[in-house]
Amino acid sequence: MRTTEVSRTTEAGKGASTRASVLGHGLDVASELGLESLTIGSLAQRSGLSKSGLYAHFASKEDLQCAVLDAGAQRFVEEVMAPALQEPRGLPRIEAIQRLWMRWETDVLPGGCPFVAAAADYDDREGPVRDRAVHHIGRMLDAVERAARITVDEGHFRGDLDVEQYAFELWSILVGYQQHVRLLRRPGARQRAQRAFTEINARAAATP
Amino acid sequence: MRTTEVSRTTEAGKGASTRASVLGHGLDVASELGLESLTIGSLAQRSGLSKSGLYAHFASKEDLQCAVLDAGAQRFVEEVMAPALQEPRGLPRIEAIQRLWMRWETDVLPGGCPFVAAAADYDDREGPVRDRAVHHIGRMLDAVERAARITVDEGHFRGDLDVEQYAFELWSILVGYQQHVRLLRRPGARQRAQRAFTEINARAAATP
DNA sequence: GAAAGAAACGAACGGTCGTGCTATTTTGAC
DNA sequence: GTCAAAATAGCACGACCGTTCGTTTCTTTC
Repeated sequence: MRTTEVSRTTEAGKGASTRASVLGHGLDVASELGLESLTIGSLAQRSGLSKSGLYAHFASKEDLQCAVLDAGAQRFVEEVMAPALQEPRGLPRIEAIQRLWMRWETDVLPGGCPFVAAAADYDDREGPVRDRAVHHIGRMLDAVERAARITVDEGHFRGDLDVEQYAFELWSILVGYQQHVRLLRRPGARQRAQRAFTEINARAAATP
Repeated sequence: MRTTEVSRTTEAGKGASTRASVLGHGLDVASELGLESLTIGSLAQRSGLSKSGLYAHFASKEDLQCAVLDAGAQRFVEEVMAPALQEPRGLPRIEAIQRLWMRWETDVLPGGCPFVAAAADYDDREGPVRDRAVHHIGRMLDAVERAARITVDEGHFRGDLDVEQYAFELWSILVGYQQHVRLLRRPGARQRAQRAFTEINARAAATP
């Protein structure tokens, strides 16, 4: 306890860094194939570890799945919410969220938003993985509501806007967008989503 | 070849009916857990058959999955599109589609729309199952576009409406609705979706 | 460099997966 | 009732699943 305990850069020694690397690869797999298709063996191979070597970092597969979801939520904050908070309060920030979130669904992870994938997989499965997914998606919606409320305060959105309804519609457009671009591969998907955003923003706008 | 070949009622004798029963149960599983979690063994148990007895009806698991998707599409037509076509052309029919489709997502199959589940599972998987899902979802969107075009013709929607955009937004609301009610279990989900429909209908409406 | 602790490996387990093969039962036409 | 054909069961296979355990290799600290 007397030791200077130098270089506590992030968390600990070797273990934490490989764990982070495993979670990174796990996030890729979860976004491509879904959390349910994330297998220990294939993830170990992808991470350059043995099955047991990887497994030592997690208490169970469920634990691994939850950890991957947490890593996804953290990544979402880094890629979408944190940059959006750099924008000015109000409409610019809302538009940044929409722009960055669309990018998140297509360009950040190789298989799109892992929460959208988890949503379909776990809507009829009970357990901690489902609870974690619900929690994180709820936080995302909360963040949208907060941003919408700020936009009301700034006078860009009208005062009687139902921010929950606005968040519902924004999220719906994003999920629809992901399906159009990833599954259906419709060429105009991006413009469609952009136009839908423009329209819900116009409908929410203050009419001075 | 001289035989009269009587009583070709639907397809054949016993086999076709058990095959249909298997597909019915398969549709339940696909809607609850997704097509990827549909296993031969569990489906056989659920259908009261042995694994091999069930398997004799299908060439491969992929074939089974495609057949389940086809059964789902047929069921969708029966539950949503066919009843909607009974309604008068134009806005009443559009509203019927919206109403029946919401019911489809929650009340018809035990786990919601199997195509929404498949959409997430197969957006990064190649193969015939994916192609089949894309095809059926495309047909659903086509049906919406057709109904919207009729509504334009009837004078209920404005003449310059982008029916593809309208279909995109309608589908997005439905997917968002399914997530809100099945995964997030938000109490007001139904009202949220209903309100969103009212708003895209109002925006599409002719302004006399 | 030695000792202690953390990290990764290799092999094995019971189980289930999809898929063949052969036998047995059930069905339907005469 | 007979008999061929159709439908189903039984069994076995190789592969992979999540998980455990004992051993080995690497890091870290003195």
